[in-house]
Amino acid sequence: MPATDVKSTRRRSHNRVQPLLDAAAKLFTVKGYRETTMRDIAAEAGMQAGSVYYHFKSKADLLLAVYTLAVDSLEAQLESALSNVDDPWQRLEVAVVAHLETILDHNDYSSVMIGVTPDKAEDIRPALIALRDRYESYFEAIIARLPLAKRTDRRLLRLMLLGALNSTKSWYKEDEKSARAVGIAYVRFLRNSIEA
Amino acid sequence: MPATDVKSTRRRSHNRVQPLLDAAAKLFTVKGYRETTMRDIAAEAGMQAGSVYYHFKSKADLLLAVYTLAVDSLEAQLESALSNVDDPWQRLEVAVVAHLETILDHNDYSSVMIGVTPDKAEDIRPALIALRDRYESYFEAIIARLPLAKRTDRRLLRLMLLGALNSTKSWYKEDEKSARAVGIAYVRFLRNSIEA
DNA sequence: TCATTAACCTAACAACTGTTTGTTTTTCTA
DNA sequence: TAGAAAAACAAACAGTTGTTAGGTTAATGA
Repeated sequence: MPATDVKSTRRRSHNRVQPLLDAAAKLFTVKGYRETTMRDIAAEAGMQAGSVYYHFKSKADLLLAVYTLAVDSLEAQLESALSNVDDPWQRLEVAVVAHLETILDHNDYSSVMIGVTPDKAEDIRPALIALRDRYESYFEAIIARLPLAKRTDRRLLRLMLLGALNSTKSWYKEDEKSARAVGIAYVRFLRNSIEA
Repeated sequence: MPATDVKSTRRRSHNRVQPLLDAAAKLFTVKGYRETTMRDIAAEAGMQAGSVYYHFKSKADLLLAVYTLAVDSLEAQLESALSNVDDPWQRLEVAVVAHLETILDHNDYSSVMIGVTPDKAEDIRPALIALRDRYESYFEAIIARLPLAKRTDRRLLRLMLLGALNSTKSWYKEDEKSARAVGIAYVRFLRNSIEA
């Protein structure tokens, strides 16, 4: 039983782990963690429910694997987008847009982090929280560099922004307004006074 | 079988409907809809699982009842807080604070609307969405009256604000900062330029 | 070539789920 | 106080769940 041993590309064994992760990510995102069954996931990957346990030792373990890839993906998008951007406010805008485009348009693994809250799987809750925190620290760093009015509670600003960003998933329709446009508008709402 | 007939206060029947609603509201909020069982709810209300079906015809029906009371509660808080407040910006602040205080401090039914998304119960999904929309229209009206810079997307502003507000549930700790303080800060972030 | 083993399948398990049924207890009213 | 209606119970049903156990296949490597 290799279980989560990802090194198993040694034997170029018909890589059915990837399809499994894809299926899980997709279903966890659109149906939710609790309402997705192992049989659903297995079927989506073209196999039997029991076979999943050859690759992952539990449903929670599968979620953790997907969640980790989700954060990796988000981080990669963020770091790539932020390279060569120096201006603090522009860095925020770039980060916000990258975040939104990742979770709204390229709806790959990344959306799992938004849709599935850590307490859905009690066993791995701490691990999931740690992953989420790791990602959010990027925004913490970006906001730390913003030239803000004294007494501005930067932690509160980050919580407000991330809360707003992650809730877009519930109403966003691709045809109305681009993810980029939403991101730019959000940053503008904060930066400039919206008052007439 | 009176089921959802709430008029059943005619016969002053030992009102066990209220304890049931209380139990459901509490458990739906802290554990989630799917992860709360009818046996959990019944036990919390001091009765047997089967007995719940004398009062509510299904689990979804029970959620709908709680959800309705939740929106009623939120609306009542809002209307009460908004009476005698005329200034548009002050109305927004009052509404935001009322909303936060209701869902964060008086954690009664109201938090159900935040924690349980409509698609957890497929049967009553449209009804739940209608209730949520009814409540959000209050904010729509308030934002409509704000003197904003031309070209400001008021719908986007409302979505951003409500997204931010409802996400506070996941990180708020009573001992750190009051719900009121959070609300005031959020409105200030939007109204004034936070830039130095 | 042949034993090994990774990868999968089938079938079942034990627990839990929302819900139903028939019966009993409680409460109100006539 | 007797009887009817309301409210609750105990027990089961039928389906689903995550998970396990044991058997089968096909690729690998010596």
